[in-house]
Amino acid sequence: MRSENRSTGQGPGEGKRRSFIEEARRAQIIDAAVETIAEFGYVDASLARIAQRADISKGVISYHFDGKDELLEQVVVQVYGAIAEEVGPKVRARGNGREALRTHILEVARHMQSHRARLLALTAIFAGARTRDGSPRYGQADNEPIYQGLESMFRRGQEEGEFRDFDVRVMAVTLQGALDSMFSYWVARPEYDMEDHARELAEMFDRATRASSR
Amino acid sequence: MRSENRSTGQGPGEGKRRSFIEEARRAQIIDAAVETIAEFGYVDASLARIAQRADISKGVISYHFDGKDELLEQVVVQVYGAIAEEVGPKVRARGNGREALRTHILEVARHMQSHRARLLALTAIFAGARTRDGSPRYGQADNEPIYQGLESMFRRGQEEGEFRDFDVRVMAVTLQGALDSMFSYWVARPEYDMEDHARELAEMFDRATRASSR
Amino acid sequence: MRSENRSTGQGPGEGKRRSFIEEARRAQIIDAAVETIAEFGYVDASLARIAQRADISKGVISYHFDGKDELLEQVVVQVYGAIAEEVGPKVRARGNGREALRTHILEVARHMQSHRARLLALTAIFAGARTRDGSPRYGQADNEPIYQGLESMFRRGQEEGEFRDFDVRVMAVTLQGALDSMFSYWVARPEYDMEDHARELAEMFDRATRASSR
Amino acid sequence: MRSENRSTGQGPGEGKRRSFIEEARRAQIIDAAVETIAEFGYVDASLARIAQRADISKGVISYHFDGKDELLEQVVVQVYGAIAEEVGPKVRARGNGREALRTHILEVARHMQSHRARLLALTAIFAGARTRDGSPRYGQADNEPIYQGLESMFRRGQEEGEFRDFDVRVMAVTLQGALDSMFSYWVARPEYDMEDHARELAEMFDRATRASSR
DNA sequence: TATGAATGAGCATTCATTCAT
DNA sequence: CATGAATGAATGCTCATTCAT
Repeated sequence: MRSENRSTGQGPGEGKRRSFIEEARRAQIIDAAVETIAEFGYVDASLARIAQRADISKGVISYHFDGKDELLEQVVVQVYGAIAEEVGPKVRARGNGREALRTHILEVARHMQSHRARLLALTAIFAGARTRDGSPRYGQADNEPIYQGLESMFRRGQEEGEFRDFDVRVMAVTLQGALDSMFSYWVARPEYDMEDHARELAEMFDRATRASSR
Repeated sequence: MRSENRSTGQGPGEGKRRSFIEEARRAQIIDAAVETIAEFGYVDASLARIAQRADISKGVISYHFDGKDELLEQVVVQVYGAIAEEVGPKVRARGNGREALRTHILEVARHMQSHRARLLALTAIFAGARTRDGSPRYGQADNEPIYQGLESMFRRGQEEGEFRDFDVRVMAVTLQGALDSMFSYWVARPEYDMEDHARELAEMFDRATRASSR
Repeated sequence: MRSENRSTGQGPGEGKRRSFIEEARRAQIIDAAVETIAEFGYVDASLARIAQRADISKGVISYHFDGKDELLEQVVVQVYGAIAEEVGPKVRARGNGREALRTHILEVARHMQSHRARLLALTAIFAGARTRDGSPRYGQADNEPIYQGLESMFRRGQEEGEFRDFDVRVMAVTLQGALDSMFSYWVARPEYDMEDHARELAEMFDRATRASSR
Repeated sequence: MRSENRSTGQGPGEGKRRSFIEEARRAQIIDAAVETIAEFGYVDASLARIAQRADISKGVISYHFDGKDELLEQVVVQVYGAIAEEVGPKVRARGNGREALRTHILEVARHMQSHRARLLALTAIFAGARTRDGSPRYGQADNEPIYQGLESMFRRGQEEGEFRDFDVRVMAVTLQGALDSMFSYWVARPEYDMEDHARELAEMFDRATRASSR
């Protein structure tokens, strides 16, 4: 997405290989950014606040990242990466069909529970980040990989007769929306039992997708 | 939610009776705010830009509204009001149960289609607005009326045996999430057929909610 | 040179008609900029310092000017305008030839003496201002009107036989350079007698230009 | 001019004897500085950019030079030295009087042509560099040696009756200004024939200086 | 010798808000 | 009622310099 090399910057370039300590700093800053955005939202997550939370000077962020945009992009990359890495394999292990669908829902819920701040930051960035001309910087396009993963799951279930014949794209979008709304609801109510919610969701989507019995 | 009284003595207070021209100005400004937020997002919808779109001076906004916060609150109120006024009656006219659910989905989709900017502004404000201390200014709490309307619809359907015995809160949250994701998906793809999507959604939720056929 | 309208700015647009008090403020700021640049040079003439000298807040400058670039451009315009307005007519009054040349030199010197800061600022801006890509923002191109004025003076003198047959462009560039170096020399030595210098210069250029006497 | 000793104990001091490799590094850095300043101007010739052009790390510059100020001073010294070394002897070889003047003009032009970047850097530094208190770091004082050289040339010509009786200081300042303006004019127009210009200049100054013919 | 890392001051600019007219 | 003018805080960013390794 970003492509130009830094014209004058002092820090290491973007594609450059990075030292261990460089990577550690970047990770630390990304973490601080995640927490700050999760707590204060996109608008108020200034470099000053992020630096303060990381207990470093503002300049360090500029040194290690090309700018605020690159930092936020790395946050997005990191969060997406983590979820793909954690949830993906478990779902694929289930084979396809009804069990995979149920596993996806429950595992995503579990992931949300253990990475609350990350996902909060992700949604904040998605909602808030804009390009220079005012249009959203991130958007549905970035969900495409998720949708395609879900679709292939649905499609196989349909081919094997477990699932009825529905529009897989609509189902994917809907499932993602259902999970998002579950997360938002839980975030606002820390005592809420998200696992219970996820189990209800699994039942719902099972009914919504399965082939008409006998 | 807002509590402080206006700090300066100028302009009409909040609960004050308002002249006709005063109301017209407020409506004009609210409209400009809606369009600006829809186009540029929460962060970049500065009073300057809103005033520019309304073709008035920035000071006018401060005169008619207690501040940016009140303006945004009025946007929220207006958007919520419009949807309740337009969709609510049609749904209630359907009686309850399966027909009402289907109607709700299709009518919300229709409303989204004809009020794209308003809903865009609403989601932007929800995602972006924060209180002084950093916590979200709006949130799930504001969805409560919607949830309760859906719940009562679901509960009656259950009592009358049309719907199976599911958790009505989870179903309400999920339905809302499904509609939101549909809207977002359509917003990013102007050529997308949202009505088709809505019909698929209706079918899905029908299956997810109806009493097990025998 | 600048053409885009301010995208969001709060102040009056560039081509707009300006109120009296608006013009007064602009003039005041331009004056402060001139003095600041004359004293501190291009680099250190920050908006903060300029505002401080004008005894206003930094924001006022941004309000009245589109940005630092526009402010500096106005400085250039103003300084060039003043010199053209003051010196031009006096020279033209002399008819052409030897008298005009002498008058030009003496009048420019007089002008330099009474507008030291302005000319200092002008040279600083010329030397320091760069475009985004690093190339000079102002340059010889901006001297073109001056050169052409001198050239037409020389050319008429040649036609009338007062001046010998020299390259008018070289003579124009040289005369301008001679005046510039006189100014710089004087600036560094406040007690230096610039009028004397100017008279010597007039003698020199008279000899350098006049038709060989016989 | 510089007086403070280096603040930290690292790196070689200013008057210290320097190893061969140390000198090589300094020369390399000075060259990079010259090119960078010539291209980007004084303001934008940051240490980062200079280091980048020299393909070394920024720290190296700080190691070999006491700070940016010393680096720029060395640039000035080097450029001045080169011109004195190259032009001076040729002029002196001419004896004095009219031939020496002509030779000076033509040789300076030749030198400018082959050291465009150096002279560009020099003028940029002269115009841009300031001391802590805002006053110019370099100035007319630094031209003093040049003026004195020219003056002694003129004076001898006067004594021998070749030159008329003019103010030698004014003539020196004017000649230097004429050469500077020639350079600037050429810099902005790469295709311009500077040698031609120089020949015209020689003719002009010959006429301006020579004793009235019989 | 050389480097990468870090700092903190300073920069131009944008913003919501206030206020006299 | 409406405006234009002004404010001062905050933002992202660049820079010369320092310093441990």
